[in-house]
Amino acid sequence: MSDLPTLLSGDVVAAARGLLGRRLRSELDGVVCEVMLTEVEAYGGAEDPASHGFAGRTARNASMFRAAGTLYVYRSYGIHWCLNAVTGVVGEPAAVLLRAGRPVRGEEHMRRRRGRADHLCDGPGKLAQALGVTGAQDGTSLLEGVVRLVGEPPVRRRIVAGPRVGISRAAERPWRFRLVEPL
DNA sequence: ACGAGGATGCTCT
DNA sequence: GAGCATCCTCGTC
Repeated sequence: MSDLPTLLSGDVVAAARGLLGRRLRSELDGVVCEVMLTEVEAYGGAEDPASHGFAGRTARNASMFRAAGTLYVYRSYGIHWCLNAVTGVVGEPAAVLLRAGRPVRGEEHMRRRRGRADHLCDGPGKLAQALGVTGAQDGTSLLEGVVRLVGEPPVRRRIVAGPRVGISRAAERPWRFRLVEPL
């Protein structure tokens, strides 16, 4: 029995911090890949001007309004895909952007998908590409879908907070969180 | 290590 | 038509 439903159903900032150190696994094209999440950002709903959900429901952000644990995938700058874990209650858009991870399984497939040997998933677009995720997986479940969170909560973590990256509105909020190593 | 500039296409005003 | 929740390459230091 996982604690993820409880974690993701709550406050988006708490959910973001709680996702650090967890593992994200994709099973696509007959290949299993897995990363440990090392960097995330919280995006609120109607009260967060930087959030895709701020201006209300649209075709793009419909997944944000669904149940906690839904995977929200959107296209960034016309080129890249970005992954989010939807949080909170149904009808209130909030999500955690999954910005970066560290390969723990299937690294050779990540290299093939990325077309290079380094910088496999140290950015949101790179993470999606390394895991083989596209808009085809938008709206699927992170609890039981082909792209899912797995494993137990990490035991010890050291987290630093900072401003979110690449936004112009509400840029002062320290809602970007990353894992500091060692532990 | 770091910064500038271009690519690229969808979303919403 | 403006604005992106980005990445890559190539230039400097």
